Amino acid sequence: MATGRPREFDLDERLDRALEVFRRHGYEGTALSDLTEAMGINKPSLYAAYGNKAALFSKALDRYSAGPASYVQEAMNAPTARAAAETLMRGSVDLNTCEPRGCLFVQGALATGPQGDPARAEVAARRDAGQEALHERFERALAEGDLPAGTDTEALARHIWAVTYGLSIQATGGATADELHRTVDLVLSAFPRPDATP
Amino acid sequence: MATGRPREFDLDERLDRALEVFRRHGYEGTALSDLTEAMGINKPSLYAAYGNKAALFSKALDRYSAGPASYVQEAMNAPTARAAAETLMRGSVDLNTCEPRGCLFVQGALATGPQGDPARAEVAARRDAGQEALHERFERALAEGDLPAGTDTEALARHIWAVTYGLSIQATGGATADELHRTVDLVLSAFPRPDATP
DNA sequence: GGAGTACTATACCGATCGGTACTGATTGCG
DNA sequence: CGCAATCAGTACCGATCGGTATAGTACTCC
Repeated sequence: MATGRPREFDLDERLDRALEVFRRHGYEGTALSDLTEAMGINKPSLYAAYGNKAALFSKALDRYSAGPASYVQEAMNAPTARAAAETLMRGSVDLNTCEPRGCLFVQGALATGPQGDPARAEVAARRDAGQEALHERFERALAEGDLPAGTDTEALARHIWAVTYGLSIQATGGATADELHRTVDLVLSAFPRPDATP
Repeated sequence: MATGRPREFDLDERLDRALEVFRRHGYEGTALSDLTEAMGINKPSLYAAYGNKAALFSKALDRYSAGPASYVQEAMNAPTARAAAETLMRGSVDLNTCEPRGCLFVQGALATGPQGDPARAEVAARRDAGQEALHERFERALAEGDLPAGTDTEALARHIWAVTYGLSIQATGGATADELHRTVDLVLSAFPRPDATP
């Protein structure tokens, strides 16, 4: 089995460029020609290297999770429930108030036509996974006494994520990092505190 | 000036059908053929009656504001800041957990390609207007002693709207009304209470 | 009832969509 | 050096996009 001519570009580096385009215009708003232009490769190279548009989007989501959005995983490993919530929200603000603005998990494919369905399903599944991960993190905190007994951890996780999504939407609308951090301050000031006496 | 043959359909009733399609698939995800099929009219009739796709979307936004999303205005007229926040969030949950799910102001056109730019700008402007309206409502509440002195009303308005947006996104992902209302409970339990003593 | 108007419906417009053959150059391996 | 495989580039595919011209029909007014 001969090896043949090697690829002349770096897969991940070009994937980063695709990621930026997807973040700016969403899955449906991005044309193949936008991608090939930004990535500096031709369509056949794109198909050979990544599959098709949907597969490229999926790979971009992976890269996004591991790179710009790695604060999500970081949050799950934070020492306290409060720190997890703060890491998540601050990370979202910092990420989404720089160009390209907006969270790929939210605006990548929120409502689509039929041909955007796979992309939409995929981002929805990833949002669900994030919700579940935070829920479990809060459940652990509850068991550790890091959250007051009786806390509705599912509703709390949903709240934190709802704020995180909402902040990213506001960021795309032009809100500044300072404005959004003040909102995070407000949310954190109301975050349930562990029971004083065990 | 002769009147000519009258229109055979009701403008607003067909606009409601267009609104439903836009809510399901967003501006870019909706094709003209989807619209004409759902509305039961032909393309030339659509153009004569509403202008073009962007104008139809704009009219659908108006109708959405005045109809399904009228709870937003209702919230601004609520007697207290807390009631305003509750009306907004509960209204969002109730609206977005029924088919078609999702808020048109959010998922109608969040990230788009070039030809979706006008629609995107329009929903962004309407979100901004909502933010400003709630901010002013909270400012009034502050002046009336309905919110504690020193409250960051802008951050509070941003928080409530962020939650509202986030809830609509979670609703499109399949969250139930009950789950989301529990989240609203949580947010309301942390809502600032008026100073006990004036 | 005739004139004029605005309707409906079909067919069509150029442009662009996602995706693919085809071509010729370039590389690694035997 | 020759073989085989993959590369980059162009041209092209059918389908669909938003939008419109054309044609035929149903209505109101005088």
